[in-house]
Amino acid sequence: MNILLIEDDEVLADGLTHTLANSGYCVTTATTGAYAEHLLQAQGFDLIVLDLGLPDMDGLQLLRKLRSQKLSLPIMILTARDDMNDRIEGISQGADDYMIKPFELRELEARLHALVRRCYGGFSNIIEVGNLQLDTISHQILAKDELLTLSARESAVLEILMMQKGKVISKDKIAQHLSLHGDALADNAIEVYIHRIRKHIEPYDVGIRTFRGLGYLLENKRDE
Amino acid sequence: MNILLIEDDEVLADGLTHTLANSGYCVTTATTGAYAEHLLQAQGFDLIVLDLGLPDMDGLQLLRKLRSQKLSLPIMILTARDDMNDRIEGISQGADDYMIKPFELRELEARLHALVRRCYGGFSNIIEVGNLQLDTISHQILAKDELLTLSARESAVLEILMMQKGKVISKDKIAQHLSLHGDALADNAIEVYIHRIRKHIEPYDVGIRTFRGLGYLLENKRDE
DNA sequence: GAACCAAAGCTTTCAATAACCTTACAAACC
DNA sequence: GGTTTGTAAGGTTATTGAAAGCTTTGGTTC
Repeated sequence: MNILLIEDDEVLADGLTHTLANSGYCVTTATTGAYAEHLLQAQGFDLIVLDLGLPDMDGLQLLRKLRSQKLSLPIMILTARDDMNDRIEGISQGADDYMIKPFELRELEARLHALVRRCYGGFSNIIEVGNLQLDTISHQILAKDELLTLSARESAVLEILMMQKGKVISKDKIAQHLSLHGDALADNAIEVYIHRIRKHIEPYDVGIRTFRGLGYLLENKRDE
Repeated sequence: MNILLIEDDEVLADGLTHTLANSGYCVTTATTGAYAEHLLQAQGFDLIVLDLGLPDMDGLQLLRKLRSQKLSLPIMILTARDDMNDRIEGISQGADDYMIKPFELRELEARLHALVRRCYGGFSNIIEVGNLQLDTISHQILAKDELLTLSARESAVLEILMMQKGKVISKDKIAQHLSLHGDALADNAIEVYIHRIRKHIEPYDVGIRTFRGLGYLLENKRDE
């Protein structure tokens, strides 16, 4: 995770860099707004920590500029001004969180973690198999970022194959997952589902391999 | 936008309810953790405001419980304890923001707006789907910069589709969002709403796709 | 190792049906 | 009086699951 730290106070910048590096972040520091913009163009960051008290440019102004460029990175604001108006203004202009100086490094760290989680799908648990992505919360399946149009049954079967990624799933397991105990299906029903799913996912370099007498395995056909 | 307010102080609860109602939120208050859990099961909320000083259950304990149930609603914590450890613990356990009492209602409002924005609309107050724009604060919907004249019900349904942009929303979810639990609707009521909304948004290159057995998805029909 | 067979799986077709759409209308609301 | 809201009824369509025939696989026999 790459963080761009926009901070002119060297002491604070050093302290932050160390703390965040210890948490596994990669920190790049810009001491001026102009340099920050330059870095942003050249490099791919995942998160910005912005101190509002910059020498060359007002921090809020920079924030506004970043947002107007449709830069949708999460931004953590640092400010010394404990002024309510500024705080509200900062948030409503697109900052995602802010901290009032002085703050404890531990707390900044905790908040940055929270920010990352919020903005990068901490909640939505995504399982990938090749080009397919299963969102385990919304139960949607994307193929190359396009929503796969599967029927309810097809989705349910593909879901269990993705959730148990890398494992061979028996027809019984699949039937169980569909909550079919009482009313049994025809003995080839699962085969039919698999057939239909195969047709759908064929274009995406993902396949379902058959293990005779055992079950099915979802696999990435690219590179392997 | 339905907010569940978990707060035992009646005075504070009343004040909050009024303020937030004025901003267009629909607030339901629970004075105990147990009652809050009950409400959460029955109803569809979009946001939780949780006071940590509850009588029957420790707030953090409730928070932990909610999160362990994979409840991925945004949560705003209110706390009187200005204790750094508590604060860090709160955030790292899945709260999305918090405020220290006493706070100004104005600021809570601003932060709630920010929270809604973060969790439902990327980084802006405006959620866009094709030519449609939902203003999450005023709850108005614009189509090609013209105000769409929808009825209350129609707005509410389109709103949830826009807030959960890109996701398939089940009829149950929609019914929940309309706060319909006790008095059930006819089984095709949601279908009728969708039908009416479709007529309204048809001219704007935005459509509602049906996923049989799963729900509805709002999508941009242009260029994709 | 070729020939054969049975079991397991694949594919296609088709009818029943559940899910959804549409329209019309009446009650409730402003 | 017009708009909104919810119900009811009939039409439409996609999904589902069964059935039937075909193909592949793995083992057995010669």
